Amino acid sequence: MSFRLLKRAGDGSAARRGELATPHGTVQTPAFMPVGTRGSVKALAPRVLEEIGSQIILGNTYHLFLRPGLEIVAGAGGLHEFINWPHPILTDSGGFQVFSLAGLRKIEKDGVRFASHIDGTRFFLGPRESMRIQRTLNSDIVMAFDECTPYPATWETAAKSLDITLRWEAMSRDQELNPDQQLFGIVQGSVYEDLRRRSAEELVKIGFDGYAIGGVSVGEPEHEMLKVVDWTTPFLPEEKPRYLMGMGTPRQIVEAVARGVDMFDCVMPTRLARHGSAFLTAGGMLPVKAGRYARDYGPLDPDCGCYCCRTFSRAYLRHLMNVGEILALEMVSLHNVHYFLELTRRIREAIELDRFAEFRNRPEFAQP
RNA sequence: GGUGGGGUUCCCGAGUGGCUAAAGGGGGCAGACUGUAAAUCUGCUGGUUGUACCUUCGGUGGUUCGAAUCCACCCCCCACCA
Repeated sequence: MSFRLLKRAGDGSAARRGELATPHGTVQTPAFMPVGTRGSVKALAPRVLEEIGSQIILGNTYHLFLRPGLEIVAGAGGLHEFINWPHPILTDSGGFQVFSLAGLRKIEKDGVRFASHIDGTRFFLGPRESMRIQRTLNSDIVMAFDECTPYPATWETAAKSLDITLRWEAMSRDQELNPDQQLFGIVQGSVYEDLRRRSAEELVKIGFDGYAIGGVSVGEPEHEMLKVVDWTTPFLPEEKPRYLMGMGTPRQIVEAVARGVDMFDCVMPTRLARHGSAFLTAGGMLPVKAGRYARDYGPLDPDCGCYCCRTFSRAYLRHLMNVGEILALEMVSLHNVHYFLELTRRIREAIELDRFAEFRNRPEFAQP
């Protein structure tokens, strides 16, 4: 159960093809992982996710711990069984909620004291608790407990945050997991080169099954995000998978692959779909609700082969979106997630065919 | 034919003398969204280039320094009674 590096792009970039074996199947990388925070990729049934080529999805420790609670998931036999997704699952540790729920928590030595965003109930989540929860969920890939450092942060703040995270990650490593669960460490250090390097080197010393780059896509400009990747991947072992957390736009994904990243997750395709924006294969976004599509009987994305684009017109989807029909959310979500999965599939293909440099230069990935 | 209630900006609807270009919804338009407190949130929505002027509250004519708001007549709508 581990990562195999299959091929390097050999075009001067650090792009690579690999595969990550887990108890629930093998993930071809570079891979996009749809986000299913509360045990569901919003609006998409597992069967649909399979049809559009999802290899692995995310779940979230914080959210699943609060609802439905560990006992209920354990009663089903684990998260895979509970949500009926027999393929790989990666669970985030709750570290992102330390960032996103900043107003509802207090950081302490061994973890974080939260007030539930649902009813205010107090509870404690640290590396010990997060590992115990993720062990019960029995996800294939477990994320170490970290603090996603907010942006902007001064060097001093980022350094202090990194110290806490490194301590928590070492503690995470010391916890017992199920035999085939893999544990990924998370590099922090905000936008500071020395901190990122230190973070990567310290994590490698601890030794993880894979390495994530966290603390990105938290409001910083794109060039900062990519610089962080530039500063980090050189210090991560070649033979381990790299996961860029929370990113990104299609262009950002391509650029991160070029810098040696293997795995991605992002809420963007699902959230934007529910808010009425569709990704276009030719580049850019289509505002589904816009009045100019009222009588557009063509497909949502003429270059897309997904069920939504094969079946429905822009005029109909706009109508559904405007009247608030659930089908609109499902169809545009399907399309957007399909787009991201297809993007990573094309990246894998390009690397295999030694055409990644060419692919990367396509106009749809140009700087806007 | 009689009695009562109404006609407000794209729609619904508040407003009964100055602080009203007119509350609040809806709709429309635009924008945001990156390990999901998000099927969410923000802004605009009479006209012209302004904290300025013009047009606007069924119609016409009055009262008043000032009217969507008061008066007269007219036109339409609704309910009930004949």
